[in-house]
Amino acid sequence: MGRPPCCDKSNVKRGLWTAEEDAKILAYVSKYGIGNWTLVPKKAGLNRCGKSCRLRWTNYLKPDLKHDSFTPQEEEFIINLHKAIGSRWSLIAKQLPGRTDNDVKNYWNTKLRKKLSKMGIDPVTHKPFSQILSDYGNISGLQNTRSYGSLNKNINYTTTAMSKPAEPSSVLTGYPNTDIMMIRDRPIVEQVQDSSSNENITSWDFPSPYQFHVINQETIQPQTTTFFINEATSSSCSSSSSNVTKLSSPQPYSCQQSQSQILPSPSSFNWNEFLLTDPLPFPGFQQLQEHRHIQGTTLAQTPHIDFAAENDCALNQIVQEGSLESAFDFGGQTNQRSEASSSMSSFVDAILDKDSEMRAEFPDILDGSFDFY
DNA sequence: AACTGAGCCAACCGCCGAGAC
DNA sequence: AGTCTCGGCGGTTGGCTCAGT
Repeated sequence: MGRPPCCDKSNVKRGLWTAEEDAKILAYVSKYGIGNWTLVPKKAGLNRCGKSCRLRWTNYLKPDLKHDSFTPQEEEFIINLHKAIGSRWSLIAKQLPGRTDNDVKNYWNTKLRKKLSKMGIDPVTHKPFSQILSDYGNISGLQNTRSYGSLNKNINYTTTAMSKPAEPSSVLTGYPNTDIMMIRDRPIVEQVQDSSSNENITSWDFPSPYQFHVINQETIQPQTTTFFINEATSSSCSSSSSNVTKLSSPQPYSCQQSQSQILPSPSSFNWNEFLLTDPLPFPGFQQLQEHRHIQGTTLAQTPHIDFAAENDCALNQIVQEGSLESAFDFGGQTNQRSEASSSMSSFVDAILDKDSEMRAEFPDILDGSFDFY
């Protein structure tokens, strides 16, 4: 029946590690390598839980870890990736060589969150507080208050808006240790005519620490890294086009463009301006919605949640494949994200729509059920 | 010098999915 | 099939340091 417990939790040392204990871990790893952590305490002569040993190793003792403070580039990168994917610390840390998820998380909680707040940016949604309040104002000002039930009766809306993760977007700038910088605050969609196949290719700005396709460097926009969705096939990122160059190196932070071409000068880059830009919904969002309608799937969830789930899938693929190529494949449907920001542009709107929908569907059940005030 | 509160960060907690038994 | 641990993750806490009073 199950495995035996890894250790006697009540009889293991806890708290800060001593230099002697660290040395034992290091000696163990150098002798046996990384492996079954439950055996580590016994083999290394430590009175610690195996899980605690693993944490000590991954967060502190691993030889490739950086212990110096974060650079401005790393800081910028964390903010942008957090804006894009939320508090996925391990994913963010994987893009920062030498940093652990704990490092990134601590740095965010102690420095960056406050920094954004001081700048008037909600560190969770990455939206200006003014916009959040404006959203709240719009909610309060709606004529058909009844249809929104209790949701607009109290400050919970604001709380919700401010505590939800940012809608992921392809906003990424400031790559550390890098020769690439993508400075765009939102995806750009442009139609590119493929001269060889007459296929329309839609390209987006896209985060670059992954493998992706770029336009021929002759045609690439300065400060822009471009990702392709090939409309003519079900697979994204077709490389058949003569206009498309596939980057073969999966190395993070690498691009064949020189820093001088891409990096803004430190003095020209305006953080406030960048952060205050409202990110558009994730590229392909509208396609997702359309795709679901095609499949007969109604919006059973709010667009935000829908989107988050979809992005989870995308992120899983990033993790599994180290590539964005397939992570955002929407079945080859045409990318027409230009109107995606209209009706579903905010999380609050989405909640309202969903609430309204539910109330229409279940008027008797919902009426008053959630009126806490 | 003593106290206090904020900042920082290492370590722990608790949850979850995968897999062992 | 059900129970349990492992490993990984994000959230939280406890204790140390330091600046301000």
